[in-house]
Amino acid sequence: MLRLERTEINEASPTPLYRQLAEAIRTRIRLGDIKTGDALPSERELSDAARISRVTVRRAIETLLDEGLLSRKHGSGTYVAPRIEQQAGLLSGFSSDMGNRGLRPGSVWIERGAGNPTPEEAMTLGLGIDEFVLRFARVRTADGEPLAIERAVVPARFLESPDAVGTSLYAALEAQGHRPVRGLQRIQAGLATQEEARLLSVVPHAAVLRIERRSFLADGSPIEFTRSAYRGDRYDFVTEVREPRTPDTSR
Amino acid sequence: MLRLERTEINEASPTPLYRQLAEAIRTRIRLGDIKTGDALPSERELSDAARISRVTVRRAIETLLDEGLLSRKHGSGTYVAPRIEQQAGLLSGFSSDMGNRGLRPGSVWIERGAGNPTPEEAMTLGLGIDEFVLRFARVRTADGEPLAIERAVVPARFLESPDAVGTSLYAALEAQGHRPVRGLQRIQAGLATQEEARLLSVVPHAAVLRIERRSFLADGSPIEFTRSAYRGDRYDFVTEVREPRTPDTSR
DNA sequence: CAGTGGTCTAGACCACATA
DNA sequence: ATGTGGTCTAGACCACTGA
Repeated sequence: MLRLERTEINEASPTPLYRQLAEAIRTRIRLGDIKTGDALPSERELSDAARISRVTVRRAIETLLDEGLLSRKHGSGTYVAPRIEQQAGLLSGFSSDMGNRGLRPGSVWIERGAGNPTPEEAMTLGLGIDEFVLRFARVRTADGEPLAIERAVVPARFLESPDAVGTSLYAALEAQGHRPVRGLQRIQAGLATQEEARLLSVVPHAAVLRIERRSFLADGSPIEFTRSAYRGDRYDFVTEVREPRTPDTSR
Repeated sequence: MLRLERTEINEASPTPLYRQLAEAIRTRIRLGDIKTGDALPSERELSDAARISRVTVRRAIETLLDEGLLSRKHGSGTYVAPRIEQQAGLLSGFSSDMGNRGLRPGSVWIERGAGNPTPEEAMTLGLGIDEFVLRFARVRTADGEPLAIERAVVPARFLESPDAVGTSLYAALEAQGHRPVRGLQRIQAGLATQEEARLLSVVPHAAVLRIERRSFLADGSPIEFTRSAYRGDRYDFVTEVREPRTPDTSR
């Protein structure tokens, strides 16, 4: 049985109680103190043991439900859900994507500069045609092998200069306080053009995965428009999907 | 200014207040009463006007944050987020996917029957090799044109018989009370084999999008393993991605 | 039936934004 | 300084599950 004492909770910490509690439970699950299929102590028990109000306990549990670590059954209990490997469907740039796959990211620059947006870019990024954009085109490599061609466009006002981008565009954006929080991706299958084949070291007409991404800041403003072509033989895209309706029975 | 009166809330309804309130706000946004970028009335104002506690008001707002309809700024206010077209990243079967795209779904059966799982299927679906599975293989059509080849495997215990599946596998599963709530998809680009080319009416070596999906019930049990091959020239896969970290500043 | 999660309240205090 | 969202509490009642 999981025993959670008040001692695990740091009253003075600036971290909210519900997050500390969520983290404590997450840790117990990771360590195997409570295993897949086991029931968590009831909300009231947790509340008593940790001396935290039940509302706050529920909030912690809801965090873990969102993460897919727990599942609740009305009238029955809260259970540790079977592991669904990694978290997918998360917004990440090429660099952290490769990191998750255990590959070393790299890049070879094709183009880096500023200019006026094309009408399509202006539309996608919600820009006037007089606002500048920065362009970044690279061959992205994994462990030194070419894996993708990536062409990114970012409104100029979000970055000091094109040179602010080292290996990771996302890192550069975040450094300036512009962190994308959501994105919309369109994925297609296609055949490599002559030029793509050359850059990716594949034969012409090899299969490529084309990914188009628009990402947005928390307030909804578009911050990035990227088109990529990945080698079909070396890359797959993993995504997690959730239930469509909004029964919202979970909270 | 948005005016929300208590009259919009039906005290007697079995629908929870927070959902009624969320629906009311959703409607106001859809009707254009409050437009993109506008601030919502403060939580306290909404609470007073609707005579609903602030906690409950927050809960309604959180629902809409999850849907991407609103964004919150600490110390400032809650705003209507710019529209990000449709909801993507949702779990849906072929039939409803086509419905969303305004196409008429159809199918031509290739195989329908029961059998023992392959080792791979047993592993993926968490089955013993003595448990039966049902198999459904179809050419899926959109407005009568072949669009994809879909091969689904479902543990036999979730369906009365293979014939329970008409056009929609998901509809059949749901009819038996087994609704998948999350799925994991793997997407790859490839070239059509001879047989695929024939079934899809494309030339051999045309680009195809291969999608592998495992989906799960609320309690985490695997319920479906499906492999599909979509025509690359007629289909794109759209998905929404969210921020990776868990700042969870939204709730 | 007892025990569990689901919903709701009124009120408090803190942290941040804006002027 | 005021107003906004962010966190937290104690307690209540309902709805569902399972012995």
